[in-house]
Amino acid sequence: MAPMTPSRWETVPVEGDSAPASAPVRVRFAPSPTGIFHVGGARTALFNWLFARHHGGSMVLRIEDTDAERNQEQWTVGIVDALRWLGLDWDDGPYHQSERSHLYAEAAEKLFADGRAYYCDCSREARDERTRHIPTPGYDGYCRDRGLTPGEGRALRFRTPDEGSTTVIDVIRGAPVFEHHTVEDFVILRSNETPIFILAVVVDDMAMGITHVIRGEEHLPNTVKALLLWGALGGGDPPVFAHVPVLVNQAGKKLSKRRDKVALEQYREQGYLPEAMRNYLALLGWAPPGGREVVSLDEMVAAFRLEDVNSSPAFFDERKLLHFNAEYIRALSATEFVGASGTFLEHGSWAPGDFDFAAFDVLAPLVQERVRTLGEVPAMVEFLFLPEPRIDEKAWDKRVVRGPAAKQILTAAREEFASCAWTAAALHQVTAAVGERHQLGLAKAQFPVRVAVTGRDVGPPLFESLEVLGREPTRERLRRALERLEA
RNA sequence: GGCCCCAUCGUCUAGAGGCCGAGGACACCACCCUCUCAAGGUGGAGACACGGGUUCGAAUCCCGUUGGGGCUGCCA
Repeated sequence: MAPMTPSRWETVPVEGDSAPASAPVRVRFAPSPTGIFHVGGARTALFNWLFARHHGGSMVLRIEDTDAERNQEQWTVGIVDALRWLGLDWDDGPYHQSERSHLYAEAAEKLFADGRAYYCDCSREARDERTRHIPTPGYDGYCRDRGLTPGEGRALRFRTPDEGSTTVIDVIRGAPVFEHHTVEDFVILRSNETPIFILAVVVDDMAMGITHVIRGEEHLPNTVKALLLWGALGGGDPPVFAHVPVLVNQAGKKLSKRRDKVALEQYREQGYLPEAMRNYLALLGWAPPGGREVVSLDEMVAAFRLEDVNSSPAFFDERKLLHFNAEYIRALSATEFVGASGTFLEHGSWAPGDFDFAAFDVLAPLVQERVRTLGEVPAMVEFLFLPEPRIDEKAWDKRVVRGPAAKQILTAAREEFASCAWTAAALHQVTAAVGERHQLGLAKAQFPVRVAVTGRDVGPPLFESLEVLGREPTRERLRRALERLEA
């Protein structure tokens, strides 16, 4: 079958052995709780969600925890938390495959009874030994006709056809064909009687009426096995597949929990906004029409089409994410920004009781347009709440020790600041005047004051900062800076 | 090794045979604005992997090559 064209997809019932297009869309997000929830999983969840919402369909959340040894409850909690954080809800579930064992056992029994599966007691070593010199590796079918019955140390294998081929109908990839002779007799039940995920997935997708399977590209080779099982179990029309491209690191390798920074939780803790993450994730393999990249959830839902998803791997670029985050932070209302900063302010370097909400409130809008993550907020305002500013030695050396007329400016500013009006405008004017006396523009003249008072040479606008800090604290810091200069 | 997938600026992408001497975004560079830093504005550099076909015409279709990736578990 030829790849589906968009027009056919939109208007004509899907033909052949695929689910009828008239059936309401029903997708599932089926993560495995074997570790931290990462950006790749989040992107898959997003695409499922967008597709379901676009078509007014439903999404099932299914936890694929058939491997008891690798699954932990904490990871499931992490998945659910992360989805909620991203604002992705589901209509059904979460189901746990670990609680549905009887369904898989039933299916396995049927396959065995029908002669479609057989028990095998080959060890990995024995099988490797036999197949070492065979060009096409995989299980060699040694136990196919040994007539083994269930028992200790015996796994159940599905007997794959020797002839023919299976075509996977994939909205993103067209119609890859897999020759059956290249598909080994794969295990569907472990010797401890628990199912392998391929069996569980097929049984569940069937039982849950899944119409579209949207998952990572790494599952494409498994799909032929799933389709074979689907047929053997008499499942009728299989779902339509969409294998989304993998997310890769700088080296072009699939994102790995071990070597790459992929934990959603980590981004959250650094002060990334869920809206920014969601928007950025949507752009990995998909692009909204019209060339606009910063788009609302509603716009994404309206525009999302599975067949527009790219087929090539996408690099997860943290720098672009950072840019999106900054945009989303700036788009917050002042109140929202203050609220969102809350938890990050709790981890400031100041003493717990020294935080002044009113002071932060005044400076917040100026900080808002200067940070790229909420995690950067505390460092921008800590000078307000610390008894003494934390001095950045590099800035001190460059702008005070070696800065032009620094000592004179600090001295004069301290004097002028004693009596001038304590408003940003007045401080601005006074500082400019002091600079002029030394043939310095305000850009240069403000540096010694900025470093003396805030400890750094970058930060929110200086005069607003001084106004909030107050006259005496400011003058005291200027005095200490002069002292420090002498020392 | 085998099977499968993929291939447009450094990165994410637009691109459905003529609208493409390839557009946007991030990053980068320069200038402007500016109390620092950001933001914003203007400009710049930067890509159709290669080779064959098909066609009046190919980034777009076909084949091959090369390169990259995924899978190849009694993991998912």
